[in-house]
Amino acid sequence: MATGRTHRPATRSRGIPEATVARLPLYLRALTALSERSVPTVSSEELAAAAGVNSAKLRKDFSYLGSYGTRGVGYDVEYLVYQISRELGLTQDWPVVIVGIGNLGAALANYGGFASRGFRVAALIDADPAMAGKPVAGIPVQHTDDLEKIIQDNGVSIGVIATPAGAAQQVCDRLVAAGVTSILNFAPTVLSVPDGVDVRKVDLSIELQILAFHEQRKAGEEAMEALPDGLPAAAAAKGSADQGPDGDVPAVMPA
Amino acid sequence: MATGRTHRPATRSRGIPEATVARLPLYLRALTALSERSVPTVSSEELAAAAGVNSAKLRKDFSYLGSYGTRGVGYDVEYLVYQISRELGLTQDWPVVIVGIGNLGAALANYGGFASRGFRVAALIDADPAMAGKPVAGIPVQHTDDLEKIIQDNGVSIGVIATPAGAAQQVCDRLVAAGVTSILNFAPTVLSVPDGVDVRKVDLSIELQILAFHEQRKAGEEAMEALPDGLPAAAAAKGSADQGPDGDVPAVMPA
DNA sequence: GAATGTGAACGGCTTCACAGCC
DNA sequence: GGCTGTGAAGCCGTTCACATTC
Repeated sequence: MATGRTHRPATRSRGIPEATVARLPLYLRALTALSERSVPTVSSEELAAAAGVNSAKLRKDFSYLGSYGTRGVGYDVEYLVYQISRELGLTQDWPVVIVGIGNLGAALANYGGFASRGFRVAALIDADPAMAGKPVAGIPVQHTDDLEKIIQDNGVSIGVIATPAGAAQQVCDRLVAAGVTSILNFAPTVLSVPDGVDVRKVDLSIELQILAFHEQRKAGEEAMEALPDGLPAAAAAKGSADQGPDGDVPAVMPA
Repeated sequence: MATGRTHRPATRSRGIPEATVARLPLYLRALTALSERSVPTVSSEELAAAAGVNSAKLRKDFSYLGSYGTRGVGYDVEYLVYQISRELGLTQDWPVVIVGIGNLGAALANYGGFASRGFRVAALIDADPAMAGKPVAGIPVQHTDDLEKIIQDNGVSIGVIATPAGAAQQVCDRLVAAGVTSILNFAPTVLSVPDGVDVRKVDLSIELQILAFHEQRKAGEEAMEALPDGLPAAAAAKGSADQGPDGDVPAVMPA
């Protein structure tokens, strides 16, 4: 298979479902912990528990990567760590810029998990001239004016936007124009980007609102339990909630 | 899933899909912006564009809430704002505690969008005695020892965990024991909670890893385009990426 | 015997397309 | 004519259950 007709035959067997991709980092984290404890192999059952998913899902996920397990035994921890890292593209170094060094931007710059897995904070950028030159997390903040040069000089393809909502789209446009093709957006706005650019968003207030919805629903149920009538649904009914032992996935939005 | 009885007959017509719930805050934000500009009505097309989804999805979503639109006209902005707010439980006040006042916790405490919609930071809690009493975002930090009392005195049902990974589960257990039933987790760990407790997680490094995966895939495609052979798939092929004009949803995990 | 890998069934969400209403 | 509301179709992801392999 060579030609690029209908889809992408691509390098390997290709076509890992997005939902699976979103769980790979979870598996990787659990595997890394096992690796540090020098555990040689895990069963799908054990690993699934550690990652907070069910074992059938995990096995299905891994089956998209290939047959990396041994029947009757389980998975080799080190080998899987390597395979998943490779699949996620973490065997290479990804320079990242953070734009908007307010409270959040500074927190992100200081975030250890950042550097840990193939990501490197290549630059911090802020629009406030007073910030310029000041070191945050040991990295001097640079002014927005130099954004394009910074992106190009460092070969940055992943940008993090931590600016106020009002500035986000403009920053996004400049990042994209300068060559960034993946954006992690913390600003509470919908970003428009051309085809081929991925945007993922992290939105605190949306998360809280979703929790509030469920919280309200729970309160409603308790109120119903207080009403004693026909069928008793009380007590055990409390559980339900919603979920599914998964670890779903946020968004990838296009233009 | 659904653990309870068959389902919940519940207060109203009930049964709003989780995917829809996750988008309501998006619609609400877009509507609020329109409201501030005193726009009286919107069509599904316009609102969908502002929220970054497609109009069919938006109409379907709204149909779960009821028939709030007018055919041939559109939706009344103010009315929709109210209905969605009510549905999300934002017409009431939700006291929230933030545990772990490091860089991230402080950023969250300072985050304006927090207070804006029905959420109120009732308390900041940290394990470091040196932090106790210090004001962050105008709120004095309290020590972890008093966690239970703080939760109960303030009637808190939503907790935000911004501690290091190692402390998260322990904090979570204490929050839950004290009566918290919704948790927003920023620590990079899988939390175990009893049935009836909702957990949503925000994980920076997972988001980056997902972006890296797609980024790598793009690089692979470019390499293939470089190989000139039979059928030209180059140029326009760049687009594709993945997505769907949505705004998907993170996770809700159970025990 | 033990645990993986996977076809098949299932369920939920999205998209389509159009009937119904202003 | 314009736009909402929604059945029906299609797609994707999850779960089941078992054949396969060690």
